[in-house]
This record gives sequence, structure tokens and C-alpha cells, in this order.
Amino acid sequence: MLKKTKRLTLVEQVASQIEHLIESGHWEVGMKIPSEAKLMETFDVSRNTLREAIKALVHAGLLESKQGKGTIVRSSSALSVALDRRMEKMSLVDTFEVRLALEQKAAALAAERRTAADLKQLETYIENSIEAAKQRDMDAFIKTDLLFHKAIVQAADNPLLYELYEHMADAVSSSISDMMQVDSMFNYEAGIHRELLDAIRNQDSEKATTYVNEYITVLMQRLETR
Amino acid sequence: MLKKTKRLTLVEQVASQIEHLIESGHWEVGMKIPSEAKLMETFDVSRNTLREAIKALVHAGLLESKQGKGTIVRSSSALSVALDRRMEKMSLVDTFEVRLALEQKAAALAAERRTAADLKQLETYIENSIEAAKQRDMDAFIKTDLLFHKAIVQAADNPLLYELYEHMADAVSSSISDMMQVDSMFNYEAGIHRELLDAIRNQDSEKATTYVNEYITVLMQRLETR
DNA sequence: AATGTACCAATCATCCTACAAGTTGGAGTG
DNA sequence: CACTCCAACTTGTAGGATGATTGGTACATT
Repeated sequence: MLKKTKRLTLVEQVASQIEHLIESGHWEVGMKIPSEAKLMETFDVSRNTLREAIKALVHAGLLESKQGKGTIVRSSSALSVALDRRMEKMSLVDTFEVRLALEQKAAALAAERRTAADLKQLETYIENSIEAAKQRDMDAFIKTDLLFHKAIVQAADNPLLYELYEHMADAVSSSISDMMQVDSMFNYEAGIHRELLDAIRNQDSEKATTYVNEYITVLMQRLETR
Repeated sequence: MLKKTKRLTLVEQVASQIEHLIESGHWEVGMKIPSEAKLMETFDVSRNTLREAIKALVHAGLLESKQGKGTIVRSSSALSVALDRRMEKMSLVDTFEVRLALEQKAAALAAERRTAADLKQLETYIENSIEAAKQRDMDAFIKTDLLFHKAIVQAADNPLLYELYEHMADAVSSSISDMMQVDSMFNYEAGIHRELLDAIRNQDSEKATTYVNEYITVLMQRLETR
């Protein structure tokens, strides 16, 4: 075992401490953090050192500085920003496929692990979804639809899976609204959601996987022939 | 449509330019980048500004600076580092499940899209894998095995899927070597790999999905009962 | 009262100099 | 040749100076 002369620089130490404050929620998202002058005193470092630490977190997407105003907490997850930037360069189809991969597995796992609370939550979202469809309220439908899908992934009880899925879903949600313009989509979605929920309730992983594959495939076909 | 009154700071401009140099491969991984003094002249900014940009990329994991020596390119992908950090906090089972999700879908897509070159490549890896198994060469087997799996994902022809998979696979590869200590694993793996390849060759997505599910499930059972 | 103007304070952005500390290679010495 | 030592180069840290942006306050104008 060789010892790496890994003495952390002051900048990294400060950055780590601030990062921890954010990830632990001690500094909430949206909150204005103390000024550079105060933080210099808090961490007992020079202005340069502090600024290098702050800038590292700004670039990572955790913070956002504005001249004259101050610095605020922008996000609590560095992975989010890295994923978003990477996905910007990807085609919508590629993102959709990854989303499908994650959601299919999530549905299967949800069928195995779903709790009573999960089922109740899913039931509620479906009812809201149907209600929105009846009222022809597009925005409400899209919103509830996304909540339903996310709830399935959450029922899979795998935080990494959920975090990745959330980004894929959000990335494609805007394009979904375009495809939903057709009335028939309302009924189709509501119907298959009901079947999917039943499969999860009955702990039938295979059927759950199949239903997810079915409706995402339909979405992708619309995407390609648009 | 609102305007984003977003004037980029000098630091962000410099950081973006350096980031691009790295991602485009103009600065290769492992290479020593010019000293701060030279970069100050190149970008025509002060040392503070330059250092804040450098530090942002160091924190993101793209660069690595050492006092007295210089700064080298550490990685060409910011997403890699963010994913690695996130996965450190995850359980091995969670990571495995995500890997399974990605690999199953990859196998299905590979069955649809595989080219003649893909099939030839997979064939080669299987032969190498069998050869290593015969020789009881554990290291060679693990290595070839990983190459085989990655080649399948590459045949799926989805860069985002591949990038995510690569990290999940690398993260769990070390733990796999522990499980492979049992001789029976050699034969099992080689056999099911052959079947998987046949499914992909015959463009049978369903069977391909099933086989992947089968052997990863076996791996996960060993993982849980260890 | 509503509005426009001048001013001020807080804050971040950029630049500058100076010195500390780690690394390397070469001059000098034995 | 082998060794020591130092000068030069590199990144790390400190502190100060100035500019730019924002938000608020006081005051004059209409």
C-alpha cells in the first residue's frame, strides 16, 4: 500500500464543504448564500481560494453567481447538470430508447416490490389523468401522465434508476406534448395505464414490461414519422 | 419568448474553450497542458481568471493539477466523473439493476441493428472467452467477458446507452471477478453467451432480452447470497 | 402623487503583485 | 562518476485595487 501524497488543496476542501452543505440540504435550493467576504471569514481562506471553490461549483451547476446580486443555490445534484449537458448533444430517439430501457426494468421491479402506498398513489394519478382527458385539459394530462410514470419508477425502489430516469423523462416530456395533440392518444394512454397498473398490482413483471414496451414504442413511432 | 440576459463571464468562456479542446480530443487524456503563464497569454486573461476556469474543470474531473509539476488531462467526459461519484454512494445491487436494464434493451436493439462486422466481433470475443476458460486464465476471461458485453451494447448503436452502460459495467466488473472464482461459472457463461449471440444473429429480440435477464439474474443471486 | 435623476452601498468580476511550496534538471563539487 | 545544492519553473495561497452590475434611497421635476 503506497501512500499517495494526496494532501487536498484548500480550494478542494472548501468546495467539498460547500458541496456537502448543499447536498445535505443545509443550504436549500434557491437560497442566497453568504457573500464572498463572509465566506472568506467563515472558511478562513483568501478571496482567491474561495472564489476558485465557488467557481468550481458554479461550473458544476450547483451554484449560480450574479454580479451585483450574489450567489444562489441552483441545484443539489451535480449529476443532473452533467447529464443534461450530455443529452443536449444526443438525438431524441436515443434518449427515448434509454428511457424505455429504464422504464421497462422499473415496471418489472415495481411489480415485485410495490407497496400498498405505491398502488394507492398510482391509482390516484390514473384517476386524475382520466379526469384531465375528459376535460380535454392537455396541460393537466401531460403533467399527471409524467407523475404516473415517475411514480412507477419510484415504486421500483432503486434511487440510481430513478435519478437517471427522471432526466430522460424530463428531456422528452416537452416533445411528448406535441404528439399528444391527437385526441385518440388520450384514450389510448388512459387504457394502457390501467392495464399496466393491474399488472403491477398482480405482481406480473412480464406483463408490466410488455405494456411499457407497447406504449413507448407507439410514442417512438409517432416521433419518427412526424 | 423571453430573452435570457445571459452574458457569459470570462471564466466560463475560458472554461468552455478548454473543455472543448479536451472533448474534441485536441488535448488527449494524459497529456500535460501548457502552464498557467502560457495559457494566460493564449486566452489573454489574468491569472486569477484562468485559474478559476482551470479549477472548475479540475473539480469536474477533466483536469488534474499538481503543485510544481503541472496540469494534465485526466478524463474527456465530465459525465463519467459525475456518474462515478454518484455510484459510489449507491449499493452494488442498485447499480446491477440499472446495468441489467440497459443491457437488456441493448441486446434487443442489437438484434435489430447488428451489422456483419458486429457479429464477427462478437464471434471473436466468444472464441477468446472460451479459450481463456479452457486455460483457466481468470484475468483473461474477465477481460474478454467484459469486451463481449460492451460489444453488444455498441451494436445497439445508441451512444447515450453505451456511455451509461460502460460506467455501470465497469463499476461492477471488479465484484464480478470475485464471483467468478467458481469453476462452473466458466462453462455457464460461455454457453449462454453463445445462445445470446445466436439470438442476435437471428434478429430475435425477445430471446436476446431473455438471455441477458437470465445470466445477470444469476450473477445478482450470487451477489446477494455472498 | 407619479416619475425621473443622482447618488450610494453591496456584491461579484477581473486584474495585479507577491510570496510559499513542490518538482526538475543542471551546475558545481567531492 | 556520484552526490549536493541551487536556480528555474510550476502550481498554491494571500491580499489589494478597480470596474461593473444591481438595488435601494433621497431628492427634484412634472
